[in-house]
Amino acid sequence: MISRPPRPRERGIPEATVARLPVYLRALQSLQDRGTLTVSSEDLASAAGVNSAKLRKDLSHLGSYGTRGVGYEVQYLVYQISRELGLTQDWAVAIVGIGNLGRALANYGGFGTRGFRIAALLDADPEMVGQSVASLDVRHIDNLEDVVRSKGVSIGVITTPAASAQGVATRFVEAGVSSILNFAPVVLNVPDGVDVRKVDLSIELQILAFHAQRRADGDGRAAERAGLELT
Amino acid sequence: MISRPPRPRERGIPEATVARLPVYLRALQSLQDRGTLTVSSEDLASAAGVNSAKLRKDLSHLGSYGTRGVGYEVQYLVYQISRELGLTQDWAVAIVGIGNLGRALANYGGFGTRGFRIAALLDADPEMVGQSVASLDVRHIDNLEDVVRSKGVSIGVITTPAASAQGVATRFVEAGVSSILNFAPVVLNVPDGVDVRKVDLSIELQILAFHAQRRADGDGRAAERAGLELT
DNA sequence: TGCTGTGAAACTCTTCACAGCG
DNA sequence: CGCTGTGAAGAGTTTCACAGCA
Repeated sequence: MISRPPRPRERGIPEATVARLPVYLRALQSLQDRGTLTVSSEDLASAAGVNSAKLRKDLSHLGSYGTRGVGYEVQYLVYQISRELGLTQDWAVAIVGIGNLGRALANYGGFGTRGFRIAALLDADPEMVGQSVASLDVRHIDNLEDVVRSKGVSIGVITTPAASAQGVATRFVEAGVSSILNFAPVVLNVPDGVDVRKVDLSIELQILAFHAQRRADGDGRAAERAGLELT
Repeated sequence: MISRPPRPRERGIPEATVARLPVYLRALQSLQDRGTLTVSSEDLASAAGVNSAKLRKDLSHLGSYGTRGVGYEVQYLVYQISRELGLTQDWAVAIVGIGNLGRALANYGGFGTRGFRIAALLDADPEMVGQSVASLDVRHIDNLEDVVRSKGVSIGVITTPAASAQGVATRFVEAGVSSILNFAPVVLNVPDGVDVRKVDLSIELQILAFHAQRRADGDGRAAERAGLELT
């Protein structure tokens, strides 16, 4: 168990775990900035807003990186998680649709604290083309294929209006991009093997409204029970 | 067990279902716009990007709103889902942090096609205060409590830098807001009974990078297996 | 002794497959 | 006959509780 190199790990980290690794990473980086050297699962879990058993099980999927009786070495764990997430290489990202949201993303400095590089900004509006946003010239969307090839773009971000999103996605896919982050409120159709993640602002609000309404409904009948919810 | 009205349903719709209702709603509204009167679970499911058994089970939590042999009446289902999500009332939303992202949200017209009203924009920067964004005057954050009270804000949106987010959240909570949508990359600490949802752009990118890396790793060893993944 | 790593139990969510209604 | 609604099986996730190493 000693002379092995860092160990790429067996393959097969649960999705739920993958989704939390970035949160742990952020918490660890903040500890690192504060000069903390080691951290227990209890403390790291509370910084990340999860319970400690979950955190330990999550980390156990990466390997045995903790020390019993002590905790985890912050620096080392930052490196292991970064590597696992693929942040030790850097990914070229193209953003299509330079409205307020596209601009917000382009300017979002610490893009996950390294690992990502905005390689191009594209828009369909001639007014927009040529403008400089976050030190990049906005180019016309007709250049999408060129840009993907020449800059080695592997992640496409779509911040266009809903009506244009599917077209852009298709062009990304045909140009060879197989990771897409979609902010447009539509379901994208892509071939197998292409990974689409969706961020939808209005869906999040609707989920909040659902819970808010439920709380309000309960208040009518159970106002004085003041939040006891044992069943 | 028979003479009951349409039935508000027992209470207890699974979280996973709640998260998909907005997607169904959007698909239904788009069918409605096209003048479609009824839709089968198969067709609606494919418009929403899920499988039909899941869709039927999800809808069954709301009640028996379909007709066997026919499908679902679009109009009626739109209404039922809207009601369940609490979109038949309208929710006053305050946005704190009027940078690019805050502006993008403020201008995001069809905020879930009704149900939400942007009631106030707040910022800490004196330069920003007084400017008009999306037909609203940006006010100074010192007015947060006033605004929450006077406009009846029940959902707070945080688009500030990370360092300010916790402070804003605390003020929201103390002012009586118990639903928060957080875009700042920090874990917020709030008392029980307050519902926080997080949208994190860089986390989404990191998850994409993880999968992209995995695909790339596999390619080295299994390029010619061309995507067969039976194990 | 103090903490990690992990079986096993509990729970949640998805998918299958079909009974039964319109 | 076609499609919904749903039991039951299966997969994935969380939590518990503790064995065992530093």
